[in-house]
Amino acid sequence: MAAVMSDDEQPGGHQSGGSVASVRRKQRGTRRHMGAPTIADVAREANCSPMTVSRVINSEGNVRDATRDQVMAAIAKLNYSPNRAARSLAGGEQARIALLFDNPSASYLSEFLMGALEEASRRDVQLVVQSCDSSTAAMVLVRNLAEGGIQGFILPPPLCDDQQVLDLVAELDAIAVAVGPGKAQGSQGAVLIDDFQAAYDMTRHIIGLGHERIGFIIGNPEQVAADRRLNGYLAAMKDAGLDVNDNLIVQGRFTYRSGMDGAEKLLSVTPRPTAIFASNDDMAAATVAVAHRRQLDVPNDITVCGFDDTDMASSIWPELTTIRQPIREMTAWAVEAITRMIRAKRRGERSRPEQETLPYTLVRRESDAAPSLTTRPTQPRTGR
Amino acid sequence: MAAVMSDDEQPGGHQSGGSVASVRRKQRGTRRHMGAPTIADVAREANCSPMTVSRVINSEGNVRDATRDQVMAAIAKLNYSPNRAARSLAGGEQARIALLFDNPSASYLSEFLMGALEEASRRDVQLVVQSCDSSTAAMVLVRNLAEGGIQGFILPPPLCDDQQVLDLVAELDAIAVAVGPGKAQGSQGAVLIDDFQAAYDMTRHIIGLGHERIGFIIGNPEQVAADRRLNGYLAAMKDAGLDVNDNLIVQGRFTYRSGMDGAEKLLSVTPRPTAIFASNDDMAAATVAVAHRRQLDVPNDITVCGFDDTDMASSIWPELTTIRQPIREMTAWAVEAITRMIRAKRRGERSRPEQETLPYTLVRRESDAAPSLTTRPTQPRTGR
DNA sequence: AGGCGCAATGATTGCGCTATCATGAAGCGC
DNA sequence: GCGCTTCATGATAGCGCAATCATTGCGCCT
Repeated sequence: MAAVMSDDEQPGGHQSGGSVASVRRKQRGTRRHMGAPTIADVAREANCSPMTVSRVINSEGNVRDATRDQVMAAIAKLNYSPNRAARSLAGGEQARIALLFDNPSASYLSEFLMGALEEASRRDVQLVVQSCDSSTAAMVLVRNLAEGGIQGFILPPPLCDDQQVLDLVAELDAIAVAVGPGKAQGSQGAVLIDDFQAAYDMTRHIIGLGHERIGFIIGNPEQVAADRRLNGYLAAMKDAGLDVNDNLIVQGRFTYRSGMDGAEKLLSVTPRPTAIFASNDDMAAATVAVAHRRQLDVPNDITVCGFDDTDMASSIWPELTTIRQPIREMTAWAVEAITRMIRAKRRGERSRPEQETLPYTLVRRESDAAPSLTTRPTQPRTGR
Repeated sequence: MAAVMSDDEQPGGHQSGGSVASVRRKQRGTRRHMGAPTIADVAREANCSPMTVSRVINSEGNVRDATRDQVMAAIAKLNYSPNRAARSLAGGEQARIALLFDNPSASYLSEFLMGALEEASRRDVQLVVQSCDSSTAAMVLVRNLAEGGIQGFILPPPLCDDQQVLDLVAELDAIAVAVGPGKAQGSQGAVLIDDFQAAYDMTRHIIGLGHERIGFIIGNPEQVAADRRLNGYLAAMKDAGLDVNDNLIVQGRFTYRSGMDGAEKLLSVTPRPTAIFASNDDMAAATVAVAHRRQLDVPNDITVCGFDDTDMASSIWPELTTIRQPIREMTAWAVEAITRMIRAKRRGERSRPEQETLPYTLVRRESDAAPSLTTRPTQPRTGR
């Protein structure tokens, strides 16, 4: 280390003085403020060239994992963040991408935005956030934006399941990345979780608690993910050898209000289900509310589980057992991927779209429990 | 003219090839797009050095009128406009500010970020967004960031009410702007809404509906804003000539859970309050839940109002009547103010901190109504 | 073994602009 | 007229980063 330092100690060189941050740019001599850490500082810290750091930052390929990690560590240590001005100066142009949303669940949205905005600012891409309330509105918007120089679109559900929109984006020679689509289309980028498996796992979890009559509230039929969750539920029920009672499956639309309606229906069924699995947290929260209104304790009288782990899940009481989608990471990934694709495209490369499946986790909180004896099926459970 | 051209025609110089714009950068060889005209183009056209052009652009002194006119003409002719990125790069201008947050409410945050990021990109300042989960973590972060060259901090609640953090920022010779602090400290910038007046207005609104027994749930005592809201409530009650019953004021902590506890207490008071005003939306939502559990209809049996207009307010049912804080505008203002202050400081000016109060609005939704006859005070209301 | 091909990394250059200093040309008092 | 200060201008050197190309090292094929 010391050797390295003394090696480039000649004045007039490109280096700074010491290895400690506070000594940085000790006497840069000629010019200006000793300000933020630069890419060179990171490079020194990570023991590589600035160019390699740049590659890491821009998530280009051809960097060994070990190197990448070192660089990442250095970045974290120095609290480095790239200088926007220099970047757009050197790079030619700033990437501009739009984030369209048409999503009823506000809490989902906020997570979503967080991930995107944070990553966007980190990567110095310009993010245009636009809400649009219908598929046709989306069409107009996409066209306008693309003509206004937007090179890529990030599409959350349900937009990402809208073939029309997708086609239009492709036609306009822009790039689309879907976040959490029901199904990865071949033609565009996508980040998703395995909705089927997650719903399967959650259902197994509930079954494992001892429940047999498990209600399910389906999500918005326009979103393919809703189907997959339903299928996961069905498969788990089937695998456990449990009856799937059609009365215990009701349609919702991912909104709180629709969750209330669904829960009302489910809780009116006799015998009452001992657990309800809602396709998202908003509906689960609504279910808790309805249960409470009916003087049912959650989880002692009824187990309620959600999906998504939006912040509503942990801001109500009891806090929801739910599936945590790493929404933030997903959006961040989307931003990263889309900028990478835009850059690649600018360089004339023809990269086919990237896709990624991120891991979910089942977050166990306070809204689930074994069924109470009184509400238990008359016939004692036998299986597993 | 020709002489000038040939003068700097040696290779390795700084110049480009021809004098005509279309020939610009004829064979700069190595790099990139022939884009907009540069300062060098203007200089050539105006027959002077780039430096002089720069001076004209920045309206510095010491340029002869004749020269200035020539440059102006050249600028007009070429339709030149300076490149912002290059400018801030060279000028070392770029202000760097950090946005720390430690806020449980994701919806608040996304609004917050949106405002900040948008304004930051508009003003070409660099924003570093950092989450920190405790006051001590904040201390470390602030120190690191400041040493990393961050000149200013934007602090949302509750960080902005943390005197330790504030002191540290001051000590590190950085600038802090608080967004929505309870109270503007003399020593730093701040944007806020008039919490007192807003709570006052909301209380008046409820009173105007015909309520007299109005419960109040106080917020987190660590946030000064909580006090001011309480005071607004008290003042409005007093001005309306209504009794303030101590039983109808309970302590909360801005969390859903604390809202439930508060609501339980309030709804156990006899005679029961006909309205509850919670200091934020989370607690209001909890109040709605508790009311429902007690078979009380909102708003017909009881009015519930919140504060903040976070997205929980509109994602539960019934949607909450609440006070909307213009969070986005507030953050945008914060970014603007902080850059102004940083610039001033860089020039050695000692401007005292700026403060601004932005207007809030009372958003009326579905959780308020006139008190029903059965729960009305026995004695008919008389006053206004 | 020799050489080919490719992946990983480094060196160099320049994006467009301004800070800094150098230079030349006036002005000015004695 | 000589040194001196002013003003007007130019030359030079980066700002922090990424494009480009050069170099290194490594596996693999013949």
